[in-house]
Amino acid sequence: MKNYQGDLTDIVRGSGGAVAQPDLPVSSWDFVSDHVNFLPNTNEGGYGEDVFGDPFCELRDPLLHELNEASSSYFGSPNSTDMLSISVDGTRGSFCGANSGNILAHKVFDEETNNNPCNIFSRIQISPSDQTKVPVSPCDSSAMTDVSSPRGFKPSAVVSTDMINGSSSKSCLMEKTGQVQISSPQNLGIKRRKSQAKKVVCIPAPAAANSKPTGEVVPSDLWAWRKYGQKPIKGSPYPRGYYRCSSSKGCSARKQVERSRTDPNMLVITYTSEHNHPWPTQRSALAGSTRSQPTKSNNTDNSKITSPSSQKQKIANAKEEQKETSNDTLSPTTVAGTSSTTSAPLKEEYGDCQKQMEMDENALGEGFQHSYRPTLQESNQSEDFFADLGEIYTNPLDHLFTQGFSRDDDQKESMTMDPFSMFDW
DNA sequence: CGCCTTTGACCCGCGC
DNA sequence: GCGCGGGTCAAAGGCG
Repeated sequence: MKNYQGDLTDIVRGSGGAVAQPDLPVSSWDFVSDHVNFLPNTNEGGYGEDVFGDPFCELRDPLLHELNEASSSYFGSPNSTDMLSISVDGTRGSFCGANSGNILAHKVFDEETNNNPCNIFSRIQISPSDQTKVPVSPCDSSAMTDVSSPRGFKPSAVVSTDMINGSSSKSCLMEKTGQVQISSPQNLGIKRRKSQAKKVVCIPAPAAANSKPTGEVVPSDLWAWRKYGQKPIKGSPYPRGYYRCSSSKGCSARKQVERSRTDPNMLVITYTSEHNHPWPTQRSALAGSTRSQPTKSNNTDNSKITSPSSQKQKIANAKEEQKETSNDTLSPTTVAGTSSTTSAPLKEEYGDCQKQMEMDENALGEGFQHSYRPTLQESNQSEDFFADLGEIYTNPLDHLFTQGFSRDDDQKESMTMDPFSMFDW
């Protein structure tokens, strides 16, 4: 199926990450609310997992803070914790810039509210149904409905299936109208397996930014996904890819990835079922999960910055990593247990990140470019930066866990040192 | 060799 | 009951 724009394969590699939580009750993510919540992570206690098994759901977006500051000039308010309220079908939702994740969403909301949204990446979370209004905070573990990234970067938005499958006019509404509309029960698409709990995430597609000729790229998660089907979707120019978790045999977790029909820049990921296995902490667990693309222009970057002493190993590791990173959007910390690989992949991902950012910048205009770039584009700085990261993160995952589960100033500090973690969904 | 993607066929739920 | 359309299966082939 190549008649479609973009290869969903590309999209999926990593698209899932935002959500994967094994241990939570299905019901927790199946219910609905038309509430859009962008609350800051207020869960002081610990990091809960959301239904899809995302232990990082409670993590704060590390880079967001920096981006926030960096881009404050553009967004007007450096205050990452500013709350933005928007009208959602008559209900009100709140956005928290600190945890926001979607530049697009953010953009829209920003425009809509004419306010200071806080962060480049806004997050929208909408429950699948509009019947019950349950405030759900992406950061609120109690809500358990939030979708977040293993890296602490939460998907830009969690939306009702309607946004995906509903009339085109409704898809990713927040992108267009600035309002989030709750889908009507009849909205289709994934109405099929009604018995299954579904979680829908709308994220900005890393799109053409890094990619393959056809392609798009998508952030990845720690779960290994195997594509088992792809179908053209009626009314949508884009096909929908079907993936199941391959991290563990017998895992029933599945996800569907498709582009928003209204905004190709947005990816809609629908998760169904839960992972029945622990979070994969070793890369090996993901072996084969993401096949490397033949190419990867960015690879050159790796060699450039890799120190001679470790270059060989890094190359090997990078090779391994490319599987993940080449298609994924940016996630240095994705590599668990491969400390030596950190810097190289980081660089690569850094490139990807830049690309994505550039893409996003284009969407936002000059203002953002100017405000944001300086933080990432100083090559010299970045090299040192990543070199440091290589030493810092012996095991990115461990780091995340430790960081993630102990919220203190140190954590925040460390987290901010891993600016790209937010891109690893 | 194992795992992946691709892709046509088949299955099944839903609306008419 | 029929047709449509979404979701899954499974064979074939590719890649590391």
